[in-house]
Amino acid sequence: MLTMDRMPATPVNPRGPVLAYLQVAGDLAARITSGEFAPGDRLPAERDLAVEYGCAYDTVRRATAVLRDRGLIVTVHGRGTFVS
Amino acid sequence: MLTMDRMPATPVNPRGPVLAYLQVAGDLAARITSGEFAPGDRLPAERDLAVEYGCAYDTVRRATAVLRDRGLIVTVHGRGTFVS
DNA sequence: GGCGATTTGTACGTATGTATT
DNA sequence: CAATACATACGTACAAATCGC
Repeated sequence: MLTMDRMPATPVNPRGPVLAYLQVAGDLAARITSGEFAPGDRLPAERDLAVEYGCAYDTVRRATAVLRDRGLIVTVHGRGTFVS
Repeated sequence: MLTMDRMPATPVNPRGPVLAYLQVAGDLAARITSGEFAPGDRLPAERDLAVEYGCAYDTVRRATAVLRDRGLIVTVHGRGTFVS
């Protein structure tokens, strides 16, 4: 049976051909389009995402910047990052 | 006599009300519009700018990102940053 | 309004990778 | 191949905004 379980973040492969922040951006985008994160939902805190993905805060910031530019998410200082 | 001497970069005041990277962006913009850096000119290397301004490399990166967004400069990987 | 907890924002420092000369 | 210069990545610290109590 297909249970819509939380798909754990795929740890970043720092040696892979794809830049780390693009790996994170791609994975987050997939989790959003898959419905794991629905519109209005708040994503985990950026620093928590960094732990999940096994990467630096800076890398998550770059990733979320990409998704913000795409209009996929909205970030509010002091509150969090939300799915558009 | 007014000599068009090189105006040294104003060191960043990290305690000031203006964000450090905006201070750098503003100063660079002023040096460009004043003609110190003319179109086609290459700016000093980002790390040299960091030394000039007494700030971190990251701060210069943020500043140049602002000027790039404004179309004031163009950055080429491995070559440098040029006035548009 | 104050206080603390949470979360994003900025800043610094450093190391390594990649492109150009 | 070496030097130069931008790009990415990691780690850390502190500031600023928000919210609940």
